[in-house]
Amino acid sequence: MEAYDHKKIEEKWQEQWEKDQVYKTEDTSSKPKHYVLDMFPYPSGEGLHVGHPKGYIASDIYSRFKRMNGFNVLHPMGWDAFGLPAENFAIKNKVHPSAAVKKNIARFKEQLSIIGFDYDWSREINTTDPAYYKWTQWIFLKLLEKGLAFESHEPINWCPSCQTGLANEDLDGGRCERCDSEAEKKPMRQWVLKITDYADRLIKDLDLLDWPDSIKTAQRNWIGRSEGHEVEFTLANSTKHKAQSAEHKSIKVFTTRLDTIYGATYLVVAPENPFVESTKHKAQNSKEVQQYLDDCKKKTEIERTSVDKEKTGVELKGIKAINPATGEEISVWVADYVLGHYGTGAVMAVPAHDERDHAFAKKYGLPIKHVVMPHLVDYKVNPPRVDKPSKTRRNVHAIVFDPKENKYLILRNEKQGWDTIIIGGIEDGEDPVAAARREVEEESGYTNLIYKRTLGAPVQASYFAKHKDENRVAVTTGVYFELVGHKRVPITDEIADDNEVLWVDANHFVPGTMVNTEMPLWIERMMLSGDVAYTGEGVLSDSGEFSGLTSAEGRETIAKKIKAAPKTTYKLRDWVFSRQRYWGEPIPVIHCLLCGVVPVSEDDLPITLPPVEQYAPTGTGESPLANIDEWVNTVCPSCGGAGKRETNTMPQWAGSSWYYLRFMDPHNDRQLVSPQAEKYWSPVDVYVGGDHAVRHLIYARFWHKFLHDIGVVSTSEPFARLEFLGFILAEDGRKMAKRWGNVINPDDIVSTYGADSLRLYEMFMGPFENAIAWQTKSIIGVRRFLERIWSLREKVKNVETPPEEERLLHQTIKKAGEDIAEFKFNTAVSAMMILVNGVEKMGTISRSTYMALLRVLAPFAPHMAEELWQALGNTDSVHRSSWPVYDPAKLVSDEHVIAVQIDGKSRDTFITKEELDETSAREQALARPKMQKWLEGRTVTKVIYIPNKLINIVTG
RNA sequence: GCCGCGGUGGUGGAAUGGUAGACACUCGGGACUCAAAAUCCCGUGAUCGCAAGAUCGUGAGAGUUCAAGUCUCUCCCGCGGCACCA
Repeated sequence: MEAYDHKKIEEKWQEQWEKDQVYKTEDTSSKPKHYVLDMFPYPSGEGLHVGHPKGYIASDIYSRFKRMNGFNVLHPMGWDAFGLPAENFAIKNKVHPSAAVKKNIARFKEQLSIIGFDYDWSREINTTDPAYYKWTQWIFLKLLEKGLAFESHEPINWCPSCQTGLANEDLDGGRCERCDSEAEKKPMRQWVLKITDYADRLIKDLDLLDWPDSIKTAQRNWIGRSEGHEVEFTLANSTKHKAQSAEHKSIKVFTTRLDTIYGATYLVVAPENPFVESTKHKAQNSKEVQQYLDDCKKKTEIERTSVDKEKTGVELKGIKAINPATGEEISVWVADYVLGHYGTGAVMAVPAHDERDHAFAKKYGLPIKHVVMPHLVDYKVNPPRVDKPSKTRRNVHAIVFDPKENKYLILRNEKQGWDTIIIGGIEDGEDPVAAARREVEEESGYTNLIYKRTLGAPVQASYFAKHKDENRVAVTTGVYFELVGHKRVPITDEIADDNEVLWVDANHFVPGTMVNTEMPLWIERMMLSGDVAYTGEGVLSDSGEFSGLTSAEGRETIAKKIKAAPKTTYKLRDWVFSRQRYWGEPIPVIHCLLCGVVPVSEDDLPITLPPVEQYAPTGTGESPLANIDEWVNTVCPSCGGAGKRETNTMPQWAGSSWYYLRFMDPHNDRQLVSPQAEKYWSPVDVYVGGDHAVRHLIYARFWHKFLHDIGVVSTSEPFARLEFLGFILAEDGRKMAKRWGNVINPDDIVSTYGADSLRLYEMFMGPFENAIAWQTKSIIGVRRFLERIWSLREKVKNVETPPEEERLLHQTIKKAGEDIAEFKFNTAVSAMMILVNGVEKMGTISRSTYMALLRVLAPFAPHMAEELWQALGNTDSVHRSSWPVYDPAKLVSDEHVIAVQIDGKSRDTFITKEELDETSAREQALARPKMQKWLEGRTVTKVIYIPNKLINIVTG
């Protein structure tokens, strides 16, 4: 027999398949459709490394599997080629971007073709093709028409190295994601898309999607929805001034914690807030304020927003606001820890319950007022009982420490069976510290105490006080004393009878040992040197009529009283959509002195990118296109006068935000996609790729929803299911990259081991979503597997399939099919290996088993499967054959191995041919010779029998 | 800090609450060979044992269960996302 020559058969079949158009997708079909899409590549100058095809191999296997199961499959490929990477590559290599892109695409296509994918290349698209970007521009015109694209002069992120504005999504920790330069804030004219209008739908519709949780969570985080209230703080004495229209009379803040408003002791306004500009001259310290504003401007965004940086700010002296809940006058500050672009650009500061406000208040000596108590419920030791009355008490807890002995004072109550620190009630008008002293003296007799500190604000605890047979809601203050002398006064007999006075180590204070519910909190507070903000929810205190309510109740009722409107805020920013660069889709608008911004007529699309000599960025904040007078100067479509073209271009992410639609109808020159094609193919059933967890997947969802709103698409979401892949790492565990010198080229692997081995190896490496390091030496495993299948051809016999072989086959068909559907390719491959190992052991394989095996193998190793398939005499392609069907009745063996356990530990097994009931299984198990030893001196108390699987004998 | 996902042999990994380590790689031994490669066969979690076998074992600790890698809680570690977002 001929040896397995992968080169020969792979080239042969790739050619043949193309000739026979095996993978041509039908535009219309009576079959159900299935749209399988890869995140199309950005053809870089470096070519593909072995990591790139991983997703393509998976989608290829999946699409072939679907085709064999009777679906009309759309599995296309194309190129995303506009944008910075291609342009920077072109500048560096001194070639025109269009030439570079052309060359890179050719290289990518060649590299992909030798892997043997089932793409229908007649549907290939390229985002830089005018016939394609005509429709990208068309979508922009529609966005403009609907008011979702607009010009803005707000400061944006500017990359000084790439010399262009960037969207928030293009930053990574305040740095340009492409070149790692620190981004600056630069005010400039730019085009912005109102993605924030879709924020709510972008979050809500995530629920409709079969996507990994991690990606959904990443998107939710990015959109950052939070529900709260807007509250207006009127300025004190603002009515005294003659009303000027430009003058602010109030400051609006956004808060998610309206329940803490009684603790709002000052306001903070962001430096960018227009309020500051209009009010700063009225501050008594206006010079100082101006100085602060100037200082802020000098800070970079990274400096300003780093969490661990000390907060700075300045008071607007003489300006006071009124807390609408308390009616009190509070001071107003300008500080850059408040962000100008989030919420209303101003906050009510609640230093007792917000860490940032707390740090700021500490630094500037501002008042701290506690208005939310932690609420502890004793669920474990003495849980509140629904059938008992409840009493509210004001308590004090005294923690007494003896520094000489390093011990703490506790009381042990034998009768109740508990240990406690000293507890007592606070009498009306009594100071907690005095109350604590009194209680220590009464209950233990110790009098020589020095007061060290109070352990934070009071806390509320609910528990059942069994000695009083009632529930307690105790509001308790913790007081910490140190013992300075062992002098004791007599205590009453009654108290002495109940409690034993003990000194214990700190390790006695672990949860559970002490009866006090508050104990863990006291320990935590003792360990902290200073006080900290309590940011959790709880029970309101010191909040007028609202005291005693829970945080949630408080928010609701306070909102009603002070008329605070509910408000939802998002972290998501609008999409900065213009780039001051050459290599992108021209934004199709014309600026006219008379008419302003005028959209280009749809009939004039595409506005093609003019060929230029100089495409390097100008650095002036203008695109290089601005220098091409003959392109820029045009006629205003509205008035017929002189007009200038918009010279900014679209970002890299524009073309990829809708490309999946174009594959449905790639050559349509009248429509972006025909309604029929869209209806038939939408949505993408499975989308395969990695990386772009947020950016591309949010932009595309946004555009899709917009296109849905204007009736272009019929579905509300573009990608029904997302299979997110883990990248293949280099052998050294790092990312595969040219600069690390650890890149493995797929061409080399295909040449040495064959495309089928490469495909199989990448799928066998591990779970699809795992990032796993490449190991060239491990490919040998799958290569051997393929060679075994190759050799099996000699063992094919025209016989009836033996039952054992049949069982193995049907198990394999079932397992492989289910696993492909779930993208568990590694276990699908191992199922085939198990079958091959099995039939090898038996020595022969029936013709029908072999044919079925080849059909299961076909999606994974299409070339070898085809070669062997046709060698068996089949004349049509294996890829047009159907997926084999398994018979559930043939999955189970007529022999069962029953595991025998004693007390849950496996001790023996036995084989049975018949279905055993519990009694006979028990008989057989107990009759095993090994069992005698295990059962000696024990009595069987219970037997658990899982039919045909396991028997567990439980002994007493 | 918050959110999400993980932690199983030397390695990649497998395991509807039911005999942990499938399937591979590596390594060791053997066959074939003048020899090597390739291929084939046997072995390969740890400890003890000549062996039969026994004990331990899925990051740590507790819990639920006849039975836990799998479920619950606490903690440790790793990865990813977000992060002065009020």
